[in-house]
Amino acid sequence: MNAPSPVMAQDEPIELGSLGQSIGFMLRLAQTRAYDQFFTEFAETEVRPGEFSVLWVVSLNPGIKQGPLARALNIKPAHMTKLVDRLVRADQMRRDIPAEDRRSVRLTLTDAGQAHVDLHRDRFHAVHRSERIGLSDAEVGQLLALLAKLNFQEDAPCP
Amino acid sequence: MNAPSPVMAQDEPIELGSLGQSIGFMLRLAQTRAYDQFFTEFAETEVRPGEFSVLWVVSLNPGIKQGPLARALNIKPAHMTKLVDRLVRADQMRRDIPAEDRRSVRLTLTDAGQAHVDLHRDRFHAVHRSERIGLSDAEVGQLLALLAKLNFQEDAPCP
DNA sequence: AAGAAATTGTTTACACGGATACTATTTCTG
DNA sequence: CAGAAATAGTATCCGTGTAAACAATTTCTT
Repeated sequence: MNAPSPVMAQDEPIELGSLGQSIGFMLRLAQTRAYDQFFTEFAETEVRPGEFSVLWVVSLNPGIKQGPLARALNIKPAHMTKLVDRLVRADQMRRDIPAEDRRSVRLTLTDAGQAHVDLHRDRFHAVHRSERIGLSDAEVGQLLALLAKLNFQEDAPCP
Repeated sequence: MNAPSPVMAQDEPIELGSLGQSIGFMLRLAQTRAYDQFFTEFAETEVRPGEFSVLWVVSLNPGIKQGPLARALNIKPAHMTKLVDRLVRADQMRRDIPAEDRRSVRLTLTDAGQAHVDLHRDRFHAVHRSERIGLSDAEVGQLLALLAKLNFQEDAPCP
């Protein structure tokens, strides 16, 4: 079986072939949709998803090092440097170079940064809720479990 | 319940708070992982996911118009123009302006373009398979169904 | 202890993709 | 039918994110 799967009401139907069963492709569609929901919710503000998630995680892990933060959020180090630069310039976080290892950088929120997180916490949770629209609680749980299964498996064999 | 959820073996555990239950965040992680798998599989080639999926869909829908193609793949029209430009310059596809509506553009693969798709078909399917590693067939089905449920719901109320 | 190797983060140079405004064509309205 | 509105695609400019090379520091090896 596996009947041909056209897509999208409106327009004449379009054949996607195996692309319609591709997890990667379906993830991309869902993810850009989630981004749109973020921007809708934060429309009046200047807040961007990357920046806010950095502030969020630093708020929960004060003094975290830049490397682990980058890995947790799946942001490349080079980009993390720029994000942190911007947030430091905006007086929302501080870089501290610890004496115990002077290569590394430890991050902490300023009072203004923490206030910013507090100010937008509700909006942030509203985004999370709107991402779930159309799914039952059980389905949300299933989806999160499946995504976690994909995300937290070791796929890099060490040679 | 809902115990604090740290993340990622290696490093000391990092607290993500509600971000760990965010569908958008988990989708982003999963999606970048899928991209990595694509680039691993297509390592020796110059093939990019966006380009290839365009060729793929045009191959299955010869004469498709640029707009519907862009909507099906969730690519913005401005970007689609650039993608198509590049593929036309590489002699992989043709633009035809139909007499019936001279605003629109109909796309077809050249022989070289079709040969390119044929050449990489197996690799493309290998990517789809490797995206599923760690999931049972039943779980793959569940995940695809849940993603489809998210992707194909109308969320734009018409005023 | 001295030099090699690994780790941590930054710099630079560039690719990808989006927003906006514009052009050309078609369709709608009076 | 003439002008207004809608539609299809394109050009320009900009923000985001990456790769590769680099600099600083620490750790490993002899």
